[in-house]
Amino acid sequence: MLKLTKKVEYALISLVHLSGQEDDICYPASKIAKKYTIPNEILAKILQQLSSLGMIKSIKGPKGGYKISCEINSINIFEFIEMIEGPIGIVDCTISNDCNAIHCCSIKDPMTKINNQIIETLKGITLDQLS
Amino acid sequence: MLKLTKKVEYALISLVHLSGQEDDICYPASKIAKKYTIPNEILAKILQQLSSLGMIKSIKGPKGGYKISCEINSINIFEFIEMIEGPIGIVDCTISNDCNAIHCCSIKDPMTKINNQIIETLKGITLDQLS
DNA sequence: TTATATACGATTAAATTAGTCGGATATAAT
DNA sequence: ATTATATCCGACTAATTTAATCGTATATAA
Repeated sequence: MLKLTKKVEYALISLVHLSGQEDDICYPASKIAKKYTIPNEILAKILQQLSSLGMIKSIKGPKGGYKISCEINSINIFEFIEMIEGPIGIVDCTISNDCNAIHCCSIKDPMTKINNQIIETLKGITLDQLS
Repeated sequence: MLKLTKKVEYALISLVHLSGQEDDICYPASKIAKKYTIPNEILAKILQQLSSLGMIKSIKGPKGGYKISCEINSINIFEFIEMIEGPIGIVDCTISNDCNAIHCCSIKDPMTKINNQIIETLKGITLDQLS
């Protein structure tokens, strides 16, 4: 109920961690995983995704790892979540139209408003505010 | 991801529906279920719960059903959701303490703040605003 | 007595989320 | 060259949460 996924949590923790490192240091996924008790393979995949989104840069091979490659003060949590998990909607009909009560639903509009308010809240927080 | 349950949706739809009825009319679960294409047995249980919470009143037997028995303008959605589904938390650590990164988590405080902001949003909307 | 309705526990099914496995590629160090 | 470390990536399995169903009991109006 109204919960973020572990994927988003792990991604945020990693970004905050990487953004706190010196410019030239690169940090392997395994070390982040160990530090925050996150399963290795899961975190590896998440960092790959962040890398393909251009938020972090990957360096292969020994002494490789990841380093931050974006301005985390210019990205808000709403954008971030939607990049990683897709559209946010407290009810389905804010995202798609396949609801079997859609022709008679009495609460669609107010629900949409609430959803928008939550989105505005999330838009108001940039990633650098998480550290 | 950040979704309400069907249970909450169905409950809200039902409450709004019942609050729109004449004072003396009582409305059976089956009719609400049919009108909004909600599975009968599921809705029945939800209405039983609302009844035991004192929000609606049940009348048994033929010509029985439910009628509203609370002031929906004095109940906000936050209260309502927590009555039905328990505590709201976008991350586990806002609710319980069993997180294996709790000793080192870098984002606990900001996450708690976001959670509180969402809760404030929900507190700002009373049930009568849903119709 | 019958039909309609709520009450309620137990179970099953479906969907979502979380985590694992296996193997490929790149590259620095030896 | 070989080895060790690391990213990369798809397929799969497990766990959890959510949704729905089943069966039976009880109340009551007609």
